[in-house]
Amino acid sequence: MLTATHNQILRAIGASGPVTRTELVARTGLSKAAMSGLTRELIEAGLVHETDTVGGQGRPSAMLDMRPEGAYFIGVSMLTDPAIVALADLKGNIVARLTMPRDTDPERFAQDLGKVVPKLLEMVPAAREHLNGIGVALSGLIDQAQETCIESTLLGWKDVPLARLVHKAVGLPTYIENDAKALALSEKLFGSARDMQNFTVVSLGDGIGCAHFIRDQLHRGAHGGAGEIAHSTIEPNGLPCRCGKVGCLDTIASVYAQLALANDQGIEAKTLSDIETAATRGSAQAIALLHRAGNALGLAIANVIQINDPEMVLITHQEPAFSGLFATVVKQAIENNVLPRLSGRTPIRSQKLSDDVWARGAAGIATHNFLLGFN
Amino acid sequence: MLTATHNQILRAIGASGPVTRTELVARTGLSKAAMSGLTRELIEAGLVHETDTVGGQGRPSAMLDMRPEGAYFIGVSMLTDPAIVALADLKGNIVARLTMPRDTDPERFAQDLGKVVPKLLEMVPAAREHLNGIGVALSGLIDQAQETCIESTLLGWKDVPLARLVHKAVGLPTYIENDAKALALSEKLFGSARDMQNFTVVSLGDGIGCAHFIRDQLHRGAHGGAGEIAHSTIEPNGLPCRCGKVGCLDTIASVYAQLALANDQGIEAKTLSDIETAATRGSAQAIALLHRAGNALGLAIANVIQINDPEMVLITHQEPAFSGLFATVVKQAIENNVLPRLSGRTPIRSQKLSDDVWARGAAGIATHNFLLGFN
DNA sequence: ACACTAAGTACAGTAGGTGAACTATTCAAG
DNA sequence: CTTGAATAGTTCACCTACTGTACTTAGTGT
Repeated sequence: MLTATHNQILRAIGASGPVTRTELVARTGLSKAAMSGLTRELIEAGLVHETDTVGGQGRPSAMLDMRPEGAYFIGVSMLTDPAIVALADLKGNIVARLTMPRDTDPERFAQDLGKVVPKLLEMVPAAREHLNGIGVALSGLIDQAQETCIESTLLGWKDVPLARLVHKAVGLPTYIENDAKALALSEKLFGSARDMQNFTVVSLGDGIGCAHFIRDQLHRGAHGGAGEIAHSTIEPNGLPCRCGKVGCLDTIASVYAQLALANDQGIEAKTLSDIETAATRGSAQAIALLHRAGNALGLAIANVIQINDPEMVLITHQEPAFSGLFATVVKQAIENNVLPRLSGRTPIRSQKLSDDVWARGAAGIATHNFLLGFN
Repeated sequence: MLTATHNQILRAIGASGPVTRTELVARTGLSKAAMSGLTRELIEAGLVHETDTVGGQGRPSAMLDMRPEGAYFIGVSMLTDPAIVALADLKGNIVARLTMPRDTDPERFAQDLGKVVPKLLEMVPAAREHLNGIGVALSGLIDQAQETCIESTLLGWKDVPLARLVHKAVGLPTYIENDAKALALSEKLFGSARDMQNFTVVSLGDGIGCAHFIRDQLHRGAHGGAGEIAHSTIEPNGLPCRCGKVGCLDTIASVYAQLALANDQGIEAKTLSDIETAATRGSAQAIALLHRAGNALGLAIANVIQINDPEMVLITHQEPAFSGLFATVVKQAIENNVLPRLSGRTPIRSQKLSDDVWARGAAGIATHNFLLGFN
């Protein structure tokens, strides 16, 4: 069994890639003696291994890193139909994946999952005895305990205790999480925000999601609603939104909205690139549309920066690259709407979402809880 | 000397008013045995005392509470000229206060403070041996270490290591903090947010300030800029702001801006109440102005709620009451701009600022660090 | 070959907790 | 008024997880 200190060390290794014991001593504030014993135990448990030795003067130091095969987690993405069920190792590599129908009846879905998981384990038998948890990512509001879906418009759920149902069917520690928050977790654990304590992820897709890491933990908010920028008001007299309000960011800048607006104006577009192409060819409507959308997203991100002052903002996107007019306008709008003395100090990064990101993020929910010692 | 556990218990007592040992056991997760010994030590140290005993069936329980005379802190408010220097006890009562010129030369100010502090202590001699720290509240950006003022427009400062200077002159642990954050601290330690882990304070005064408590700690942000909603863009094509941007909340809804806008339009107003009175008498301009300001502030607060989903938002004000047209519009605007499924779930409270609040908040900076064990 | 440097380990000692049995102080029933 | 049940708080032996110090290990520089 792992103690809180074991977990602390695991998190430090996870955050700082391969590290020496001496570096871990500095980071955690533990003594060399304690570190020696605790790392040995982690190595014996198969969670950590020495990858390399680097030498300067004196005895060379051994680099410690997570051992991928040390623990496995199952990630379920309910963002698509069919849902994706993936088996990920401790470093977030997806070693097996299956799909299953996204039954919106929670009981049946949990039952189905109970049948799919064994199939997944057959594909990687070694994972069976190191399986440590299961995470489910879905769109909607999730409670603090990561147990109940308070509300999901997409799935038509209200107060569904999905984690309990899945736990009963699969028999593993189960945690559920909002999609944007799962994505942030994935970036924190495996991606470009590994060594950051405070950052924000904005996911640009059919909808717009957003999640914050604050002091090394996901910030859920009092009702699981932290990060719901998709429905912050950008145009006080704008278009009605399916949420019931008016002028939400979602009605202007989501990929879905942009495409709908484009097609309304006679620009044939199936992806954002199509609108960009039209703009490059001189379509005034396309240019105006991209400006409007970019300004909206930029303003919303500027608000996040002003309110939370993160170390970094990561914009994730589906298109091959975050470039072109839209990206330029977004960045410009952020710059223009952030306090001059703060602007430019907050790096804005962008990253294409790979196909596996959601499933990896879902597995990351379980990984995160494992590293926090919740099991 | 206090251990981390002592401090944890002190914080729990501070947050939950008079509490029984048994309740503390439940809150902290410590054993009865540990609690027994640790509370005795806190009582012996004079930091805690038994106030009352309440009985049901069984042995009556003793209520533990902070002992005001157990520790004293000095709070310096640089928000006014002259600056206010106050001596506060562990419960935030101000037991002595003096004023001193607000010299904007940091060295000289620290020197002056070095002379004022002994005078303050003469007024309450008992405080001398229990003095535990000094906090300075000022408007501007403060670094994470609460040591350096990164920038203050009001004082004309840039990268001023004020805490070091004051520490040298006064010889006490010194922390500096932004005014809005000090106010939030004051509410957390002594006010209406004692038992909350996540809340936001919005201070409406000549300027507009804002600060967040997240997971029981002040959220400063990567550059000390968390909460700077005064300069979030509300009207993309609005008035120029002294910050260099355009359409900032500050140019519409701060008391200063409202009064300036009113007088520009021929409404003679020295306080917000004067504008309210004009509105009551049917002045279309006054009504429009209050609507505009209220909508702006409401939208900004709605953004905070959507982004951080706090347990509560506290609006502090200078006027005798937060009522009238402006308050109504603010509340309505919050309601209108927050996701319907979240709105109404976030209590909006308001509170009049007393005269001592800033000095108490400044002292609270030191109290907070004392309770965190930083000294 | 030798000193020097830095990484990592062994081991006794210790601080800060736990669990179980105890005492203290009340209410309620007979 | 006694007795028992209920709850609060204390005592004490024990244990765990850490620290400090002295050591070993494994390289570099001369």
